[in-house]
Amino acid sequence: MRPAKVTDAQLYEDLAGVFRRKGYAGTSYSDIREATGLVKASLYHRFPGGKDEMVNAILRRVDKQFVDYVLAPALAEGNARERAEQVAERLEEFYAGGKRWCLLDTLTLTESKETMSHARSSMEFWVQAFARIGRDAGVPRAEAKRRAEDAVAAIEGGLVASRVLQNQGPFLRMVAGLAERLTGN
Amino acid sequence: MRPAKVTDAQLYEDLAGVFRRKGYAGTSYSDIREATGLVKASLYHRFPGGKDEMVNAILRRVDKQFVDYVLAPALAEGNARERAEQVAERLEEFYAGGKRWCLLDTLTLTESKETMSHARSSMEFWVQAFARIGRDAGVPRAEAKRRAEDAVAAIEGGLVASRVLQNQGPFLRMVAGLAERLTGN
DNA sequence: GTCTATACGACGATAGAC
DNA sequence: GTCTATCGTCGTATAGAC
Repeated sequence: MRPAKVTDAQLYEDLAGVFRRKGYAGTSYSDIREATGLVKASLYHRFPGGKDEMVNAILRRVDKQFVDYVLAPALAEGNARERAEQVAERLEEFYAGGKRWCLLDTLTLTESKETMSHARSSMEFWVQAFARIGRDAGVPRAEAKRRAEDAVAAIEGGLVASRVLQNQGPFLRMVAGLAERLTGN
Repeated sequence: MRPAKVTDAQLYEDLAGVFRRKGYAGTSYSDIREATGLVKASLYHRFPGGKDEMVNAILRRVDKQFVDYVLAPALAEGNARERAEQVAERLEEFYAGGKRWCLLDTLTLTESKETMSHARSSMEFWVQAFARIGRDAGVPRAEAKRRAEDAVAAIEGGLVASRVLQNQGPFLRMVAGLAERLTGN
């Protein structure tokens, strides 16, 4: 078999980039060609299921990166507040300071059960990770869960507001307030 | 000229509904036909510019409803806290308790300058209206502006989280906390 | 104002050569 | 693994009858 023109890592990165910006329906094979350098037929070779399969693969991969890197401090041991601050730092980096949208937002304008259910699982895991920080900081279980959901919503909302207002402020402030929101009294 | 099969009000409502759920690229003429009962050619008669023109018309109309109804208390006179509570009530109604997405989110996965600039203006006006409540409650100008942006982001984030988690809780809590966020110490 | 009919291009998808 | 070529379908858009 021929050497791949584009490595898996690079391909997934490019695919995630274009679907993040344009959403599922808004991303055509021309767009994907521009983003990856591969023509349709080559993409069908790697993803026989077409765009659906690409999106599922992207979600799996980005989800793993998010958990393994951004959420890692939340799942580790140690001082809750410090862990929260570290997650906040990594969130800012992951979303490029608010210039990169969230796939869980841009890919859920769909009726695909598979995509919706994957997105939901991902966000639920995210919430659980945040809730763990709260509990470790002494926040009662139910309250920690609520705060975690609100914190995730705040991040997502910061991204939407920053996109629409074309101003990174909202997202950056949401990130800056994360630790206090999760662990404060 | 023939009587319209569908009134303007009904047509706009249906169009807004389908674009809200599916976004710009995800909305086909078949979808629109299903939603409105009008075939493509009839739609082109009312909107010679096609989907672009529909979206712009929808944004103008929904924006007006939002300002005239939801934001009205924010722009009125009277007790700031009470006005904030009233806006919160209307927000909950407007977004159907979190079951209806926001056009400013679902339509901004586009490269259309016109749509983006309209969405931006709408959200900026929304922020200004919220900031007015804060100032009327004695919050310093810059702080009121910041709180207003964060409140708008919180609402948008609540909608995204509620959509992805399939749970209205996040949106409803964001609405419930609005008045305190805008006017509290 | 709404419809049927029609043209065209773009898109998703596949076959087969290298 | 990647490409060119090709096919059918669907979204976009218009013409013309009622």
